Amino acid sequence: MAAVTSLDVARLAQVSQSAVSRAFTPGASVSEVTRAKVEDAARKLGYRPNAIARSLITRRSRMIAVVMSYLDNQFYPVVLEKISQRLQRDGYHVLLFIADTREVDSVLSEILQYQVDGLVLASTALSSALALRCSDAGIPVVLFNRTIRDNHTCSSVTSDNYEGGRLVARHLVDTGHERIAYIAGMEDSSTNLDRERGFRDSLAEHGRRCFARAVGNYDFEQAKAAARHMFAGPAPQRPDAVFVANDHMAIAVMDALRMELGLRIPLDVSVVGFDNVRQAAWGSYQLTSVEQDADAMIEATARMLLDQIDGAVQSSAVVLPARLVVRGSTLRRNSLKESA
Amino acid sequence: MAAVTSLDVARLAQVSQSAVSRAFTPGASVSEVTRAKVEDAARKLGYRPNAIARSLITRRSRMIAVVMSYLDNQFYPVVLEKISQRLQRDGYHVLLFIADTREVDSVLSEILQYQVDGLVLASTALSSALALRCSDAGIPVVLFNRTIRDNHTCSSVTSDNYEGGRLVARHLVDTGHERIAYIAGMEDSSTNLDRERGFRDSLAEHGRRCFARAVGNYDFEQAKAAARHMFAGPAPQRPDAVFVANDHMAIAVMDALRMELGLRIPLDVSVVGFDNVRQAAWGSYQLTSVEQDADAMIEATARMLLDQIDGAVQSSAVVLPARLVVRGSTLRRNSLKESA
DNA sequence: CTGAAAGCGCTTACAG
DNA sequence: CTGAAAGCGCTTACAG
Repeated sequence: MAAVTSLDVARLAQVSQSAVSRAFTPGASVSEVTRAKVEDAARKLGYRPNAIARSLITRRSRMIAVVMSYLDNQFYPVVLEKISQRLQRDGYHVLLFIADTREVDSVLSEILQYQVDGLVLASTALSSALALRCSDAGIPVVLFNRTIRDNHTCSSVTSDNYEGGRLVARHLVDTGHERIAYIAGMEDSSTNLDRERGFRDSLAEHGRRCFARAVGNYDFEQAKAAARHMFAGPAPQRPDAVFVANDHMAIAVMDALRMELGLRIPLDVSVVGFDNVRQAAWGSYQLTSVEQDADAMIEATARMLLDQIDGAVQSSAVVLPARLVVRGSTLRRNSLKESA
Repeated sequence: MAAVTSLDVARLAQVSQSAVSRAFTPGASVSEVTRAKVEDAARKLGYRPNAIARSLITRRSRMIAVVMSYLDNQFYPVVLEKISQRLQRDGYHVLLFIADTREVDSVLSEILQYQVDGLVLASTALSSALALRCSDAGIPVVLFNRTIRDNHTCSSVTSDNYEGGRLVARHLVDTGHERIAYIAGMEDSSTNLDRERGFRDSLAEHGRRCFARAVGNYDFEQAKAAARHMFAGPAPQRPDAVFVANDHMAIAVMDALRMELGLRIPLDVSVVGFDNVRQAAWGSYQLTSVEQDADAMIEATARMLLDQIDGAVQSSAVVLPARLVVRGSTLRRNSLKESA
């Protein structure tokens, strides 16, 4: 309650207020005697430096704004947890913003007012204006799991989404699938564009085309609806494999296929997702998925952000390798035929 | 970059710095003419008040520390998302702390330094010292989904965990289960204690006892291990129903029972969880669960916290009703017998 | 190593 | 309604 200040400590320790400040500043020049007196007095009074006052004078808040749009997709909570721990390790703190597309302006304004030292934008959905305007205001920005077209000011960290899409196509072709479909995320998000392009390019190289396509907008219910529609027809008219743009939707698709349409996975249809979230490994799903290495992505994000805060001018785009994790949701249809 | 201040705006607008400040303070007395001049100049310069400086003088940071220990259990990310949005609505911001049991001291210190206006402690695992010491320092604290024994300073918001436990016992007895087991969360957490007590009390009232008990510590893998051990024996020696202290563990238990032990749910064994997280409704699980009304819990949390920040001295304990959501993971064994 | 002093960018009595 | 001034709690040249 009492709000103990450095002046209170100074008085008790019989030193100047500057001395108290120095005693709490790593690397400042204080004699051992002074330091001891200060620490003693501080302990007695329960003093802790006021980070707000410090921020005002140092122009460093040691706060990083992390902007996400929804934590439904399990990929994001895990990222949030890890990034928060990673930044805490370096003495930074996460100021969290959950932002809808509609609220970009007010969030932008709040971020700017709070003098954050950096910004991590981890939301596929959100307008790029937010990132660009923070960057213009001199705040280091890292785009996490997304990019912005024609951007030279914001750094970004992504997996190789294009290559991930290719891996999926190749896997499905190699395992003998004939009618390979795609369920998209948000159509103009960078993740969706890259994954879909890689997927289509690889299909084309194998002399194949995408058999059917629907849009799920990275939403659980929309993905179910897309699946219902896509698989409405009889066997020869429906896909025998579907690549869903992320695991969150892929699980919804699996539920719809099994529970509503009575299809067997992978016997009637193979399903592949993207992200390799924890649930993909759950017993009932065993979802084949492209793994994003969250730890590596977070480490790269933290490093770039901290470097830029410490004055590195260069912004850059880090692309980390993606790898396919094959599980029970995809079948080898060719070996099936052989044995038939 | 340029860090536009109120003084810059004042100069351009030809008014005093105080006038600029007033123009940005809702309810302050400024003439329309002055306000217009200020807004004009501010827009031209891209001025935004510095929240840090404001905090220093008003002694209100408008930041709320939210402390969680892991976001693995889907209940928590959803809570975090909603509480963040709820607080943003009132102009508050979430400073997020992910804390392990080990890091309590450093987290405490950081929270205190950042002059947060309030604290939400939403972690079953974390030591109560954190909450009590913040409370001692004059920071309003709300315990979310947990309580602290013999506590008169921190408010708390929980569901009626005791009644929830009772509902589960009654349901399992009513539906004709004979050997009803329990898999505990962290044994000394308030949620676990209350749920287990309610469960046991109700069993006792029906003249029954808990058939078997194991501990999962709210951990996915530990829950699996507990299930493996509990269900190792042949049919008459193993439970025909198990209440698992939360959904996160219950799903792990279902996976272990089905995939590793080859048991059918609910035919061989019924499973009940707690929280009613989204995954409980997923097609492959259809988990019967006790619903915690997250929206009501969050609303109560925000309201209590804001009231206390605004000077309400009273701390209080809100307990919200819990209700059982019956799904396919529990069977009516009695009707089964009748029809047999 | 140490202290006095200026100043970070605001809000808010105070006097007019 | 308006401006000059004090002050929130720190850090950091500056001089000794």
